[in-house]
This record gives sequence, structure tokens and C-alpha cells, in this order.
Amino acid sequence: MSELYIRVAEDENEEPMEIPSEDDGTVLLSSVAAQFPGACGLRYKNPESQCMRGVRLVEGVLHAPENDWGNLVYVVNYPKDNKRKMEEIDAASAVKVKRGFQKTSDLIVLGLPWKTTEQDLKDYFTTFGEVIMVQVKRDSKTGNSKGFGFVRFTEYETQSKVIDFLKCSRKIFVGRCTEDITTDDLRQYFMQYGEVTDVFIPKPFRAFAFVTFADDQVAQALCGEDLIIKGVSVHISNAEPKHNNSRQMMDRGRFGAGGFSQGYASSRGGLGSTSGGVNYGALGLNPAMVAAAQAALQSSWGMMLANQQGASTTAGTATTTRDQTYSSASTSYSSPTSASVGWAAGTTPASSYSSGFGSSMETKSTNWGM
DNA sequence: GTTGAGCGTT
Repeated sequence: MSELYIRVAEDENEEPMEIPSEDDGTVLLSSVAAQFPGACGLRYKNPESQCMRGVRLVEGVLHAPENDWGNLVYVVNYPKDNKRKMEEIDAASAVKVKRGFQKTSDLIVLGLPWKTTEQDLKDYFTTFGEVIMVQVKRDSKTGNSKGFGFVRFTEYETQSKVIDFLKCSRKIFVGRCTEDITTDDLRQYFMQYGEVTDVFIPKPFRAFAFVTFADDQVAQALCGEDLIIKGVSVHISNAEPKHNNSRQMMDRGRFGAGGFSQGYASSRGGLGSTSGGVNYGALGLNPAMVAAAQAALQSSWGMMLANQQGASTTAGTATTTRDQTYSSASTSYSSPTSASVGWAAGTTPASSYSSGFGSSMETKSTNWGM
């Protein structure tokens, strides 16, 4: 009973391909994406209702419906805004093959919680594939995190997998908000539908908000609804990409930080003990955070990472508790509630890290950290 | 008043 495979097809009447499952019976999205580039989930036809159903996806791990994959043929989901025909995908990948292997690039991770360490980043991103390096940028004097960092994967495929994964829309737009609806209100309210990973209310007040779920299917299901929160009727719709400079705007040197953002926060509440180098993800253990993003094919974007919604929202003092206290000296830090990842706005793609990795390293294997 | 901010090299 060791090797178990599930059948996955590009399309309902397409020839299925067998995809291996993990020891615990789950299937990694990455396994699916390895055969179906750009895949962001699976669905299947429920034999009883004849309706299509989505397969639960948590942190890149697909869970069998009713704990049993059965003998169904699962169909690949692609990101909504990316419903390219297979031929186009083939054409696109053919180009890549021609050019040889795509080089990986540093991906920026924005909006990190102050307490996030490189180990946290590494642990999180390793759930997608092998990581060559992670960095948390810090103030050289104080050693305090600047709230952003970088990650680079060994395989380009992992990189695109992460990006694709993040494209599935887990974020909803909440329109017609009133000023008295707080992030906590929204979090409390939307929790009933699924794990909420981020809540964003623009300031100053603009009568809308964004709520991100861990599961894109939860988000999608809510779209179009009119809900009553604190007595006000709000309208739910899809969160649109921000200022998306998709298509080609690649001149040179220019980069617009564009994109989209989503968030993921762990459900962990406790503070204090660090997560210690646990390898969650595939193991389904308490992730520190999950990424979410959008990326236009070759250009700019942004994606949100999570926040260990830290120390608690313990309704207490109005002051946001941060683990490290910054003297408000230089910048006014507002504790990030979600992080985002994007292409690094690097000067030259070539220039890279001093030490081991970087230039002359073959994309093979590196053991960094652990 | 129905679509968000953050970007590395010491």
C-alpha cells in the first residue's frame, strides 16, 4: 500500500495521468503542478450531485475528499485569470525549453512580521521545494527586521509553482463597509466560513476592505453575496489585482512593483516558544505562514505572505503588540499583518550573493541551513 | 467614498 496514485486529467475528457500521493494520503499540489504547470488546485465531479467539487487545498497540500481519493478522475484547476489554453502553455514552455533552463530569481517577501526569522522563511518556503537562500533584511545597527526579505529556490519550477500557487484568489473585496467595522470585526465574522489569513482596511477610511482566506474556494464561494456585518449590508466580490502592469513593460532597469496581494496567517496564537525548525507544510503542521501572490507572466507583481498573527489580538490595549519594539524614530512602523512576495527589483539579474550561491552555482543541490 | 503598501548590497 506504499505507492498510491490518483488520476488527474487536464480536462474532463482528457486522458488522465497518475500522480503519486504522500504517505499520509494527501497529494502535494507541487506533484500535480509538476505534470500540469500552472495548476493551482483540483476538482472532481461529485457522483451524487453531478456537480463539480473542489478538493480541499491547505498550504499546497491537497486532501482527499472524505479521506479517500477513490477511483475518480480529478481535473486540474488553473488560476482564474490565467485560463490559457493548453496550446498556449505548451507554446510558452516550448520557448522556455528553447532558451534552456529558466534561471531562478530572488523573490522579495514583503510585509513580514517583525519576529519572522530566516528559519521561519526557510521552513515555510521549503514546503514548495528546495530553497537556496532566504534572507530577512535587518537594520545593521539594531539588528531589527526591516519587515521584508528574499527567497530563492533551487529549481525554477519551484519558483513558478510558488507564483502559480499564489495566483489562486483567496482574497475577497468587501464593499460598502462603514467606518466602525474593524479588522477584528471582519476577522471574527468571516472566520465562520473558513480560516482567515489576512484582513486589510485601507486608511484613511475608504468604505471597503479586503479579507483573505486560507482556502481560495471559501473566498470564491462568498463572491457575489451581500452579507450583514454589524448591521450593515456589505457586498462581497473578487479582489482585483492592484496596479497590475502585466504584459510587457520590460524596458530595462524598470520595474514597477505591481500586483496583487493576499495573505496567510497561521492560526497559531501562542507566543513565546518559537516554532523551532519544524517542517510543516506537507506534514500539516502549524505553518508559520503561507504565501499568496499574483504574477504577471514576465513582469511585476507582488504577493502576500503571512503573518503569524502574532502575539495575539488579545483585545486589550489598542496598541498593536510587536515583539520587538521599535522606537518610532525613523519610520512609522505599523505592524505588518501579512507579507507579500514579488520579483526582486534587482539591479542586474546577474549580481548576486557573495558567498556560496550566486553566480557559478549550478542549480543542483545545496544544503543551506538544514 | 465598492479595489491595498511594502523593495537588497552590509
